[in-house]
Amino acid sequence: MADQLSAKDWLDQGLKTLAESGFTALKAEPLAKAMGVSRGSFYWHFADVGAYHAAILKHWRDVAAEQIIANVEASSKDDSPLLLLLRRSFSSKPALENAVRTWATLDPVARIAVQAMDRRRLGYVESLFERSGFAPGVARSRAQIFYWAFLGFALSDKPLPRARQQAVLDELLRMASR
Amino acid sequence: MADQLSAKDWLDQGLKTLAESGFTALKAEPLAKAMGVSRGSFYWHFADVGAYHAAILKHWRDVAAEQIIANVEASSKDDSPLLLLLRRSFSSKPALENAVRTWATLDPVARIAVQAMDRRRLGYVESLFERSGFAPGVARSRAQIFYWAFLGFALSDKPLPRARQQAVLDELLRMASR
DNA sequence: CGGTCTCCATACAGTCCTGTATGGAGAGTT
DNA sequence: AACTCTCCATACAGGACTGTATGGAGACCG
Repeated sequence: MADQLSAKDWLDQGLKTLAESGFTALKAEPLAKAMGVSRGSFYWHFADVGAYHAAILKHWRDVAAEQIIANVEASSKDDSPLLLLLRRSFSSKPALENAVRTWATLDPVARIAVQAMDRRRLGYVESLFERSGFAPGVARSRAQIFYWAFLGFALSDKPLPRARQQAVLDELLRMASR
Repeated sequence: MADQLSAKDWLDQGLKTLAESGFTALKAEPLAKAMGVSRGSFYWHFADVGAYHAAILKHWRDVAAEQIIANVEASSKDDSPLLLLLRRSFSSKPALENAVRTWATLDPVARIAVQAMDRRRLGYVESLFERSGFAPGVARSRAQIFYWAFLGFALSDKPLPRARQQAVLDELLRMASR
């Protein structure tokens, strides 16, 4: 019974594969081989690969937005939530983010999921800038710039050396404080 | 004789296809169909698709770096080159940039080309910040932040409304001036 | 005008993937 | 114990693409 798979098992494996090998690896046959079963299992849990892709995006959409926000809000008693979010965002490993956004440039379904994610995050960052005392117009522009910078960071396939990453982060925090 | 194709014709079509449909469309058979010839032509000009991909990346690498820099340097008599570059960068249509970087997340050969491009551009932006009077360390960090922001802008599949794009650009220019 | 060189068409074998149809093994139910 | 339901294996047909082999049409050269 423990050797039986659920739809969630396929989704977990999907996110893992997505982060490691990109969306091009999200195919029934290679996934089945990686999980040690046949495609019979895949086509029992999902109607086709399209349905599987939609399910994966839904899963990502559910966790990747609220995860960050809830985490920041919860532990922002002793620090500015904006600075906290910046530190977290520019310290995370962006493999999954990278993979999903790459996917979105080629697949309309993924694109919709990413756009919804962008709206959610951008709105949150904007609210943080306003909370920090910036005027609404400035808050909006700065939120956009900082979110773009995060995307650039996340989508740069080559990570920076630790010292330089730290220097850039310091400069970012300085720019967010005035 | 005019109906005969050269390798450059295949490369031009490749860049066009890349910007429009992404790297997944960079295949011999669909390209041949789009050009109204058979794959016989393709395999005469290129050993295989790998060689074709390498040739396209080389082409992109040659034009997309020097194009911007030379352009900025040439027409920066009456304005700060840094501000000029910012205006140009955040006003361009990023379709090709987007496609190549998407490609690079999944293909090692494309990744190398993108990394070389990043070094070239980042070094140039850094030099512009230094020319503007920023201290070397600050120049480096700001160059990184601004380049990241450009990448975020370029890789956002949804363009901003004109008014908001202008507001963000103004804010960027302000942040680059002090 | 025959020969050669360039460029392309066609045909073939082979790979990897999809989706479906069908049947089988195992656990739970009555 | 028979029945059913869940989950998976296997087999089949088909599509899209690759790479190669071979031949043909047209330009160019002697």
